[in-house]
Amino acid sequence: MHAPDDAAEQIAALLDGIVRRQRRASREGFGESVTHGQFRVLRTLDRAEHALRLSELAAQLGIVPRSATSVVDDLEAAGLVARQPDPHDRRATLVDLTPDGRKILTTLREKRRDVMVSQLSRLTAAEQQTLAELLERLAEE
Amino acid sequence: MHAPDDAAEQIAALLDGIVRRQRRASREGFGESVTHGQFRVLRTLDRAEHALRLSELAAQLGIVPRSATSVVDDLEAAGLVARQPDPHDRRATLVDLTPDGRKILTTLREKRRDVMVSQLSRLTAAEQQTLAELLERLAEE
DNA sequence: AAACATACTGAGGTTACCTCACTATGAGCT
DNA sequence: AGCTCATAGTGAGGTAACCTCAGTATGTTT
Repeated sequence: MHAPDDAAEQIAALLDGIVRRQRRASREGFGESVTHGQFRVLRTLDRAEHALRLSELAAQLGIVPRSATSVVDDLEAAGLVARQPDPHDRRATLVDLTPDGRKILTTLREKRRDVMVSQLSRLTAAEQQTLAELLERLAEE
Repeated sequence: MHAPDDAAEQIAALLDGIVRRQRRASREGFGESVTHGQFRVLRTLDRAEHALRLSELAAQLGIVPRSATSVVDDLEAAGLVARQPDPHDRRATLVDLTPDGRKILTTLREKRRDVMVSQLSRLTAAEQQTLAELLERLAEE
C-alpha cells in the first residue's frame, strides 16, 4: 500500500541483519586479539592522524567520554595506544596509537575486508560503488 | 590502488555507523516499552504468521536457543508473547504473539519507520528502491 | 576569590549476546 | 523392553559495549 513506508521498514531490517552477521564474522576473525569496540578506537585514531583528547575521541565514536575511558584502558594495557598529558590543558589526556597499535590495525583491516568480501562479491564492482555512494548519503550527518 | 578492497572497508564502516545511529534513535523512540532484541522477536513471530518453536525462533533470529529463552521470558512477563506446549513433541515449546504483542508491534514499526525516514529522506524513492535491492542481495543467506 | 564549566574516572547498571552443564523427552537399534 | 544417542529447553555464569551519576582536578569568568 504505502511503498515508501515499506521501504523504510525493509531497509532498516536489512541493514540490521547485514551488520549483525558481519559483526559476528569479524569477531571470529579478530579472535582474541581485539574487540570491535577497540577496533573502532584504533581506526578513529588512525584516521585523525594525530593524538586526540579522550573527549574528542569519544565524540568521534559517538559515545560518552566515560565509555571511551574504558576502551582506552584496555587498549593501553595491551600496548596498542598510549595516553599522555595534554601540555595545554592539565585536565585533558591525549590518546594516540603506538607502533604496535598501528601494526595490528593493518592486520585487522585485512581480516575485516576478507569478511566483507565474501558478502560483497555478490555485487558487481559498479553495484558496490553505487551502494557505497548511497550509504554515504545516508550516513551524512 | 585496489578499488574493491577500499570499497569493502568503506562499506563496512558505513553500514556500521548507520546502524549504530539508527539503533540509538530507535532506543529513544521505543522508550521503556520494548528493547531492540524484543522487537526482533515480535517481528519474527509476526512474519512467521504462526507459533514457532523456541529453537526455530532462535534460528530465525540467528542466536542460540538459550538466548531466545531469556528474551521470550521477558516478553512473556510483559504479556506480549505466550508459550504453549507443542502437542506433537512434549520437549518443545511454541511461542506466539498475544493480541497485545501484535498491537505494540504496529506502534513500534511506526516509530522505527519515523526514525528511518529522517535519514532515508536524503534519498529519492528510486534510490531507496535501489538501496533496498542491493542490501537484499547482500543479506541473502 | 567565588562561581561555574570542562576533563576525566570510580562505581554500578543494562542489553544482547555467549558457553557449559543439566533435565526431559523423543527416536533408533537390538 | 531396554539402551544409546539426539534434540528441546533452561539454570548458572560470563563478556562486550554501552549507559548514568557522582566525584575530583583543573580551567574560565566575573
